[in-house]
Amino acid sequence: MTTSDTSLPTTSWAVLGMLSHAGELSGYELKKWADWSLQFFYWSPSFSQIYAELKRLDEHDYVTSRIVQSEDGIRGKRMYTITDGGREALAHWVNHSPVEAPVLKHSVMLRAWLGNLAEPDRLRDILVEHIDYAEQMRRRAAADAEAEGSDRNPDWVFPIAVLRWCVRHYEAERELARDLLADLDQLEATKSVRRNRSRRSTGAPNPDES
Amino acid sequence: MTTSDTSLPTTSWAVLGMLSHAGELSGYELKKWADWSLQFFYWSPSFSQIYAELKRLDEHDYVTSRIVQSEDGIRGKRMYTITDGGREALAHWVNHSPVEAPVLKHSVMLRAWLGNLAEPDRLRDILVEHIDYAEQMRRRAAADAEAEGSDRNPDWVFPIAVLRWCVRHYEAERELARDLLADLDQLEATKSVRRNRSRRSTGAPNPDES
DNA sequence: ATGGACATGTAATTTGTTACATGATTGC
DNA sequence: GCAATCATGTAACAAATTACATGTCCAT
Repeated sequence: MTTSDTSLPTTSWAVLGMLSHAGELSGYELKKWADWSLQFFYWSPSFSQIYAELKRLDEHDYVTSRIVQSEDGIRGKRMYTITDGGREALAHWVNHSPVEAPVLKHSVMLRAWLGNLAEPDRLRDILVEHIDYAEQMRRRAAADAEAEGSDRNPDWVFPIAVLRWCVRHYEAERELARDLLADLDQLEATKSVRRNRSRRSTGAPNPDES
Repeated sequence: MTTSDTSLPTTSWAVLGMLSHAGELSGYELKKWADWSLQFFYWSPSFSQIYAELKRLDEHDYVTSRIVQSEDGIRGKRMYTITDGGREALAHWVNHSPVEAPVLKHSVMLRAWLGNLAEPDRLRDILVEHIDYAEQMRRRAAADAEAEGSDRNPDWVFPIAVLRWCVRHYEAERELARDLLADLDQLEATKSVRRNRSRRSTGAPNPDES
């Protein structure tokens, strides 16, 4: 298949990038792979989008596919491989496309930003949960880095370097959340000191406090 | 206006959140504000989406609007204000909606991940540019934190705490990029040492190297 | 008077998700 | 035999961007 109309969205390149690192993969495997490699620094597209991207990459001749039959039955499984043209196009994208600004949608911080509307312990809970999440991601990235680190294939040096970046990133994310939590606790402490002071100075409980 | 059909996307809450912090704002002003406050931790929607979100928030009675005329002409300018219902809905969202995982689309790291396809200095350039970007963002966040920090309004404590988080975040982003740059330089150094070693041991230049 | 910022929106398109349909294989 | 996982996709919808249209105000 061939169609003109150039320059794909970044997500397509991400999928093609996976195929450039791995060998022959099915859409399903690609999604699983995205969940444990891409996900650390680039979001993992849904199944349906992976299939859609593969279709588009095929139309551009950046990938080829063949249907693999299981020994016994007819359970077809379409396996994709990057073509030389695909590899070339990918290299061109890496080398020449303008780099988009990183996209961050941090819903935890969005909620913290609206903390004045939150019930007392809500932000605390959210941040504790987020610290957990960051630590889990860090551990997973570290495990992957170690697993791939044992491989001496020079093709892996960049993915491994990026995995190290990911480990540090989630470490920082964890620490940043801890710092914010400490800041908020500090704020709470200041508030109650002030409350106690005013209570002592008026000699009566503050009627503004429920 | 009133329509049922509950639970808006996060972006709607982000826009409503801005209105909860500021007073009366136009769509245009909202976009400008998003660019210098929201942008640090949540992406800034396009103009057209801001307008679309405002329409939707209006349909939910979460905002009201009025058209402000300039002294002389008819240049209408629609100004939006959050309603009590809007504030309540926003508080409910903060307190009770499940927190989505942070979304990160780091196109710089995506390119680094494909570094084996990049020309020698390309990654270097991308990373240096990214370090610049992170430093600029850090500076802007720090300036905002200082500007708002002078304000003693207790409504601002949470936005200011989040701004401090942003300052640290972009600081970390900068350092992480520097570390990765150092890692890659190290890799290059190792490679050329190996090259020189093999050259010396064979007593002739390596023909594999162009 | 002209270009740039202010200002508001619509239309077309793209990007991405969720829900659905379908069926095979594998382990218990 | 039955649930979970493997596997592939389509259809409907939602989210978001870009391009376009339109006009004002302000400084040079």
